[in-house]
Amino acid sequence: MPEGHTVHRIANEFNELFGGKVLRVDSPQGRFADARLVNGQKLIRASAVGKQMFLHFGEDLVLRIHLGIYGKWQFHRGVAPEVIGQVRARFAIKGITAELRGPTVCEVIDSTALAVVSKRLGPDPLNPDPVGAEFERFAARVKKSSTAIGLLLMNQEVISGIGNVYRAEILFRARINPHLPGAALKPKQLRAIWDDSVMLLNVGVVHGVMITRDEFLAEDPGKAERNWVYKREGQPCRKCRKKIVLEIAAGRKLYFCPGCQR
DNA sequence: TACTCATGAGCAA
DNA sequence: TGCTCCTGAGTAG
Repeated sequence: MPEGHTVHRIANEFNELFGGKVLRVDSPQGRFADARLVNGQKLIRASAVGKQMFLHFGEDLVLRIHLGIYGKWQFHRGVAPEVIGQVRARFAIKGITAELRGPTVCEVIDSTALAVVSKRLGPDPLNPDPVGAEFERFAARVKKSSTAIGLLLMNQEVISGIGNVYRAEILFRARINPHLPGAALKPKQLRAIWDDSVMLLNVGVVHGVMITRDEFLAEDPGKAERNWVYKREGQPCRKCRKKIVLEIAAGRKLYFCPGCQR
């Protein structure tokens, strides 16, 4: 389930399991030829910005991974399992194997390329920022845009780590119509979106699933109860009982409540 | 077995 | 806006 919370969880797991260790890296599928560049190297640390994960093996030896819509990680304890299906990359130390399937990006880059990628990424609600500069960057970017807020939240240059589920849920929680242009948002609404993103993504990191209903933030109630509007088209809104609407916006499914989000 | 769908994003037009 | 790529799960027949 690759929105930002998943990627941060995986980066944390990599730091715990593989940080400071020499990794065996290969590509059973054969489509990750750069595996040889990092095979036998020590992992200094893993980091995440939005939906991108970076494995730092050296100043100029960074593995960039983006799961895209289908990418998945699986961790195995004990003896490395037999390869089943399309495994793009495998990372292993004695007793632990991490398998990567279906990523959009899995490439080795140097510090220059890393700087280019990083510069393109908007503020990440999961990266701590005590002075509030990240919020200011997000707010400034939204305020100067006439694009609908529903599209801006999906733009990783505006805010990184938000995907289709969080987009729909955060706007519902803020009672903001997704068609409202960014420039029309009030400072209070921008603050609400940012603060809620910080809170919800952190909850996502803890649970590993996207829970957005306050009454369930401490415990996963199961798929059917987790969210307010996502994948609930035609069903009554949990607050106002109006039917949840599904529209296609920029090729993606956009869910909202026409009653609560006027 | 065949088809559809999905939490993403780059690119051309 | 539409097309493309990546992979596996779920469903229809």
